Amino acid sequence: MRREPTILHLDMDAFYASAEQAAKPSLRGKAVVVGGLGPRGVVATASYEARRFGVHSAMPMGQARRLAPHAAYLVPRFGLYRDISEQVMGLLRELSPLVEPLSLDEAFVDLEAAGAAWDAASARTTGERLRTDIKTLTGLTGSVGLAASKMLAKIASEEAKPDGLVLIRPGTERALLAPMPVRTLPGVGPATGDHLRRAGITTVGEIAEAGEDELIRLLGKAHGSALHAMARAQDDRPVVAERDTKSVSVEDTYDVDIHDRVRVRTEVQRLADRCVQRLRAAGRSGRTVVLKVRRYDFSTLTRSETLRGPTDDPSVVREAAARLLEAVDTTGGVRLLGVGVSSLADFTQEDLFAQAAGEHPAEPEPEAEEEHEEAPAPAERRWPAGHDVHHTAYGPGWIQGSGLGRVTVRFETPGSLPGRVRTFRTDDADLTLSDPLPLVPEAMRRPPPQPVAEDAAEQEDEKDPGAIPGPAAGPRDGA
DNA sequence: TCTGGGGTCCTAGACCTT
DNA sequence: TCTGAAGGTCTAGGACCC
Repeated sequence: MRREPTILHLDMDAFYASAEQAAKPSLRGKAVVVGGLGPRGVVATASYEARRFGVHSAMPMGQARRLAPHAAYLVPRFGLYRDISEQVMGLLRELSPLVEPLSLDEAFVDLEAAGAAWDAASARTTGERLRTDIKTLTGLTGSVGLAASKMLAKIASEEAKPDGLVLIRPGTERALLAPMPVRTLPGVGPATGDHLRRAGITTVGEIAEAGEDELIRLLGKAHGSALHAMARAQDDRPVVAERDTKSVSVEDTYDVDIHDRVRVRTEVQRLADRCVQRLRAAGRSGRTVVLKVRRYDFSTLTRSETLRGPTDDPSVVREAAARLLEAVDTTGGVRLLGVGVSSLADFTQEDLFAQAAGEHPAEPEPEAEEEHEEAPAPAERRWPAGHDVHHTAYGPGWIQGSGLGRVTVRFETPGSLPGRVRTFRTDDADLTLSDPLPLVPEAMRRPPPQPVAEDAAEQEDEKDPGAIPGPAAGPRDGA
């Protein structure tokens, strides 16, 4: 492990919910919950105001509504989050070529790779400047962790939340980790946590004391030795900029269990088509087709078939998925179906034949994509809560809710004061769905300020790891 | 109103080949 | 020719992460 704390972990604070609050002035300071609004939806992100009611990520939406009945409930707008994410990732790439995005709202950066930082003082200065730049560019806040390894940088950013920066100085790691609960370590979820607890191990320090052999006996070779190393603050994993995708999949949970076998077959075909569309969009092909079925009782099973060569042909994937389905008993009903492709390649079997024959590979037929594109019927106009709309008379706004032939719109924009609410008929021709507006107008994205001072080293210890309070067990953040 | 969607990694058994 | 060990691949499931 390196000596200096030059690995940076950025975690945007309650990302989806914060983006919605930034976009909708009337929601600022209010409880906001983003997630699936169907009968089987779960919370993707809750604003800090909503968390005070006990709402957290992965909680069933129904439970969230009971805990926070007056919160705003919105469906995710991934297009908006992706745009913001790209802006933030752009700032990170200005710091270093070694940026490893983990999701839309999280990334590791190796600050040493391009000389953005070389010691604790320069790392802290860089981290603070990054936070300022993110705020200027997007209007949102992010928390920064700095340490000598990825694991510790991530723990540091968790400690820094919300809207803070924590630097873990080399030499203090083990003492810092020792009292923390085992769940602090990456890779320890509910099952492993229980397993360890039954063995009398509840803190990271106790993992370190237990010894590697005991951990391997409890958890198996890979997990046991990895965990033992992490508990001793040993983590040599490099920041990896390019991660190769290993699989592509799509799945749907149905509002009501499907009992009809014919309908199950149809859904599997649709999912296979969608999966191939994604596969093709990524310019990939795959050799193993996987069918996933979650039954009425939440038991989940997967069936897979490995083909003779990689394919991106929708009919091949459809047929394989159909064969796999034949081996699955769906009596009793299914709540989720999924189709995936793994063992990915950049070519298909047809490409290989073409190469062997000295030909150019055939272009994929575009009709495969178009064939299954569904244009919504005019009568089915949908008004998802939280989405942006435009009214010819009242201008831009967002959907506060809809039902019973009515849609309620609040007319406000990211830069405006909280706006007024008006209700329209759902078939009102003057009202249309629109693209999200930028959270910060172009003109207000000032050039980032330069580093404050060279004497940053003097403040280096203002929030050092010794000051970190108690165990880290806060609610999961972001998406 | 219990439990989404899209991933990664690991383990273990069955089976096949060397 | 038979047998066993070792290793690779396929398959299924579990755990975890955001």
